[in-house]
Amino acid sequence: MTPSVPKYSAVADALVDRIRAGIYKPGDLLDSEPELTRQFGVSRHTVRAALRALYEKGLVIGQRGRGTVVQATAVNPRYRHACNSIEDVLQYAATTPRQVVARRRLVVDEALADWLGCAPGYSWWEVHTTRRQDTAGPVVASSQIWVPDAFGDAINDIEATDEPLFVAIERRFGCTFAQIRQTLSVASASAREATDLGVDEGAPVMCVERRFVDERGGLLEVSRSVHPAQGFRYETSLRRVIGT
Amino acid sequence: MTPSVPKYSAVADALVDRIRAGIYKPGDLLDSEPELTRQFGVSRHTVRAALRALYEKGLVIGQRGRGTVVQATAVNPRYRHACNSIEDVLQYAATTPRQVVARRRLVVDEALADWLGCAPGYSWWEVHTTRRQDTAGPVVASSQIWVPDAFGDAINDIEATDEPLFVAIERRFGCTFAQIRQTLSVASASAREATDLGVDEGAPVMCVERRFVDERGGLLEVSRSVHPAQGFRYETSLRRVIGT
DNA sequence: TTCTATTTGTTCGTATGTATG
DNA sequence: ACATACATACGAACAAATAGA
Repeated sequence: MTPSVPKYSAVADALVDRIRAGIYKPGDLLDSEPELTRQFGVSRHTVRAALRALYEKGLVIGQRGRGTVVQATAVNPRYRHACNSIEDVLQYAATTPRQVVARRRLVVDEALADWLGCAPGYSWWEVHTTRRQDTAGPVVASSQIWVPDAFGDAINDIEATDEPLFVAIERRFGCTFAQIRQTLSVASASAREATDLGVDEGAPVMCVERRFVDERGGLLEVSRSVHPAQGFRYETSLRRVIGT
Repeated sequence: MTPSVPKYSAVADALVDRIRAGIYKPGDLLDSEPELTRQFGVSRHTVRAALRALYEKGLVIGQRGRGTVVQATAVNPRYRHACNSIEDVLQYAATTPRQVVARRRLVVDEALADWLGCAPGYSWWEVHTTRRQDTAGPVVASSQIWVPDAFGDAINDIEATDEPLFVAIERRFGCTFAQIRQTLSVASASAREATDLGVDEGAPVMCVERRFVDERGGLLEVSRSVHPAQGFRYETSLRRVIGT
């Protein structure tokens, strides 16, 4: 009966397809909102919701009095790591085979609790994984992941798949991550990380720390991934916020 | 009469103030949308536009059937570089004194044109600047900036101020940057960069490349900034995209 | 230059769907 | 089962900016 995907989302997908197909090219004007209203048989409100979705992807920018301008063609992920939403993290994970190297349970002490941003004294799991560019390729990421004790069962689920741990947690425990706080920095490879990545100990690496937060603001997972300096690029797009 | 700022923007500012003042704390529920409608005397549509602005800043997340949950208090910029919008770049620039080291005009050859993403054969300006943590502090950024020949006059404007070049270009030429495409990577310091930052040549640095694009999709400025690996952190927040 | 038509941005109203407690 | 809350979707009107006659 009621479609599982909202109308505005379907319209947005259709427009993304058109851009990807080259029907609209960067610099072109999209069809006007009244025109799209006719084409898709939806209200202007719905068309605008769809255009906002494209705007948030960095694909278009609206200009009053002129039209909606295509800014970029759809993202074309290569070795780069294009990142504007949680879905982009999923996309990256889906294309890089992962291996679970080790796991252990520990009680969070003061120092770790402070760094994780949780209360000390509780039992958490610490998982060590690596990701390769492809099945036989070089290691492109060495990660440590921490999750509360209760989520330990989800770790079993990811042994055989490449999906991120947080996806397994969502499926098994029915909770939903709504936000990821991310910090990028340059770090020196630890002995273990150096071994994983095949670089010298102390070599520069790109370090990505992520804190996964649910809708209630609760901390549900923390990860620290290091990538070899060579070849790792993190791409993002900023927009002006005045006048959504 | 006609307010220069839209109503939804004023409401959004008021809500950010409340969060910053601690009236709502992380994990708290905001007042409901009908309640906010009464408080501000605007329609629910306007309230929702304001809440969307807060959502896009990563401050709140809506949950149907429950309410709108505060996710974080307003960004508290320190030495870190919190970056979710062009305004955050401005904020960063406003707090770090800048010095113009050198400038020259050159004709873009094939290789540079390919890297910049423009057509070869045209004349561009290349500017070399540094930024310090504070007036007497260490250099925290060494930048090269390229702009088309026509914008050369704007370079004079920034000799005496700390504002980014693109702000001077906007003011003087009346054009507007609508989007910045950003790439972060780990690089090795060149001789000049090493001198600027006070590190060894070849030392690891965080490299931030930015391409400034106007509403029409035209490339108006390219910059490449390197930051010392020690102490540079780039923070951002990812959210789940609804629908899709 | 002035005027007009077009286009996006903002704001109101109303109704229904869906998830939560 | 019920009320509450946010999400989606329809309609309408005016404002502001642009482009072209």
